[in-house]
Amino acid sequence: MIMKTHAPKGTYDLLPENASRWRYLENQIHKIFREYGFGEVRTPIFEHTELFQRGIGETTDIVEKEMFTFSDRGDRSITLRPEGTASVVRAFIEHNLAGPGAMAKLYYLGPMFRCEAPQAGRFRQFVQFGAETLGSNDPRVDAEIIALAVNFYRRLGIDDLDINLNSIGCPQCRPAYRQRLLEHLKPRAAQMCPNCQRRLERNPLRLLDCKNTTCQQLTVDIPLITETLCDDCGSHFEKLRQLLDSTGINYRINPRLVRGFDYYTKTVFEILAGDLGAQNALCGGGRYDGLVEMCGGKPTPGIGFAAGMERLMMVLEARQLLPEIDDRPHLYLAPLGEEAQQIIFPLCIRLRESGWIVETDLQGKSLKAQMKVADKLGARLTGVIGEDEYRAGKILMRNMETGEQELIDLAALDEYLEKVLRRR
RNA sequence: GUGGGCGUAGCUCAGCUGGUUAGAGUGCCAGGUUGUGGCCCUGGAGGUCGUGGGUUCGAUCCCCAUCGCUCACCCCA
Repeated sequence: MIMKTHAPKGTYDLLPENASRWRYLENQIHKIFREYGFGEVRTPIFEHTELFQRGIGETTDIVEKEMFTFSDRGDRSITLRPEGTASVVRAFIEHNLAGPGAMAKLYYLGPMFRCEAPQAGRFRQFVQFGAETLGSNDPRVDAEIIALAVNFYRRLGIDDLDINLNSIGCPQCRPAYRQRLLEHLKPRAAQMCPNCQRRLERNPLRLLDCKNTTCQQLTVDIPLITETLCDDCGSHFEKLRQLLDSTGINYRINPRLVRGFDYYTKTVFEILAGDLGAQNALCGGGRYDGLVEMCGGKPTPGIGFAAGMERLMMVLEARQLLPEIDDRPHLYLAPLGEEAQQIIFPLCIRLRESGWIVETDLQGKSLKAQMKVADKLGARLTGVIGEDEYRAGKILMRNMETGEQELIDLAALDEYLEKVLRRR
């Protein structure tokens, strides 16, 4: 039996260099959610399978074939979460956050799991962040969520966002639209791609965003959902558009935008970035006024979005929008010999405790080799203690940039560091 | 699930129509001053050529299978 020495398909290791970039992004995420008044929730990474079956929809691709599902020892069916909304809604119901007139603004950030074929920007374990606003059907809530997402990407320097907006109606008006759509499309079924033929009965709305060119041509003259919304949905959509206009967000109405989960009502949106390749959606979301009730809570309107971290990272990398993160040591301490090591080890620990980034040799390397390491690490200063310095109670400080050296009293080291360095 | 591309050193890749001990760059280690980095020079370590089979006097190279990675379809963040 040979150990497998590679991470499972569709997973990856984040190594120190990249992990610090992730930390930067995570900080930006926490920051904007705080500013917009969202509180963080951390739900379990696995849930009862039933939650996703009911929440996301039995007939969605995710539930049908992409979930990591297994039985625990008590023979309960457990599933690694494939998305975040269902868990947040579950927690919202479980902790009774839906008091009369109460609203909850929640966000999450963490790994999700879907067992699909990995490719660029798509993994089996991937990180999503997202937000959910529960308890208000006011279009201002929709606009707030969209503005938050848009401004987040803008802040990071992505300024050519393609913001797609649509309304897919509600249980009042969608069935009628669905019917009209069927009437138009059924006679043309023979010309459709096999996929769309299958979808025709089950979810005809999905035909609208088929990428097959002949399918697209078949639907050029179909009635648009935005023209058949009921009064409630229509005015909701109209108000949302006014609100977005008032905040200077330049979206575009895309009547073909439909989404993969069953729970959406009214508003749906997607934010795309051009240079992402096939997986070009940075985030997507929408309103789900029936979901809380479907999951066993009191009827509560809600809206949210989910965003992919890996994809965002790809865009930021490609456009060089990630800041240089300076983790270089302020000081490298180079001991020569046993006695110097005994001085330097506690010194190193003490200086770190006062806020300096300090590195030292732990292998007993030669001075030459230690200088090399200090250089490679990018240390600003290197402090050498050999036999001479040890006897004299001194330390030889070398400026790695200029090469200048000066011998100072060990007792005056703190003062010296304060003078020539600045903490990061 | 379907289709394309690719598996040679830690990393990025050469390896001409199959021919001796498989190479380069980079990284790593050591040396070129007795206690001093970057540039330069020298040396060294490191490879079951993804795996298994086949063809052949002989396979990293050709054929088959298999595994892995990757891109795309589908779907999605």
